[in-house]
Amino acid sequence: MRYSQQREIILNLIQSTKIHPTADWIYNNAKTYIPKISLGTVYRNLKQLEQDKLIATIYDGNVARYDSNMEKHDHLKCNICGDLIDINKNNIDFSKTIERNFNFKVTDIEMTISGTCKKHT
Amino acid sequence: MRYSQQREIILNLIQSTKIHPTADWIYNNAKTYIPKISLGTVYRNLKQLEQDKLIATIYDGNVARYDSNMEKHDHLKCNICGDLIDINKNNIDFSKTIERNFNFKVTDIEMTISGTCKKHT
DNA sequence: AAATAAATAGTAATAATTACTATTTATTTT
DNA sequence: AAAATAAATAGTAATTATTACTATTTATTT
Repeated sequence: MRYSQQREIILNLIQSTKIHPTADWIYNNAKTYIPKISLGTVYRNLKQLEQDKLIATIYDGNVARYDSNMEKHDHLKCNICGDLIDINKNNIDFSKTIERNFNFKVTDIEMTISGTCKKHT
Repeated sequence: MRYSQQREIILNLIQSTKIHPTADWIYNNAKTYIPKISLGTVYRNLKQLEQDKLIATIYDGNVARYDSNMEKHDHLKCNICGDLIDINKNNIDFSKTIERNFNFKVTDIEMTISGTCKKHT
């Protein structure tokens, strides 16, 4: 993969924030540095950065958000402001602990466990 | 909410399958019964059925799927065929138990815990 | 049976994302 | 360092999932 200034800026933007930005946010912020950057360039680079394991995609409802924290972790999603807050679920005993540790009132836990089902063995 | 044949068929279709269908699948299958049904009608009724707590929306990547199993549960998502398999995570000790109980090789656990963050207290 | 308002079909609009192509640019070769 | 090469870009068009709009239809009430 050849170096490009636009990809460097895209990665830097994702690494510089905790908000798990959307492609559109990245696009608008990248314009500060490269006014002529195109949205297609943002999406293409996001795909490449994901393939290179430099970022991860989080599907938040029907929009993709991008995260440069590559350590295994999960998220607290606020129903009011929509913020996604990073958490590390190792040795926590869920709801009660989350309410104590993060001062976050849990109303729902949504979990998808991925892998390979028995049809493919 | 006034009765409509299209809404009844939409609900029946969702209840008749375990595949957690998409709006498009529901639309195509409903056409068997009402050839002139419109996709907008499908989406409108899905929204209403969700508001009435008769179905739930599952965001699977960037497409919405609909589920008539209203008991609290989670999903195993197969990386190969994309199937979502219902599970009930109460008193299971995750990965190992899932591998045993469902013959499902776990590669990832993705979890979003929703609620209200401390900014709103 | 007529009146009423909610639901529909059909079409257009929107939002997120991907595809396409001529041009630009990072890197390699001379 | 200049020319050659191929990957990456900008800009635009296409696609997909979903929502909005409106004239017509239909379930329900009177």
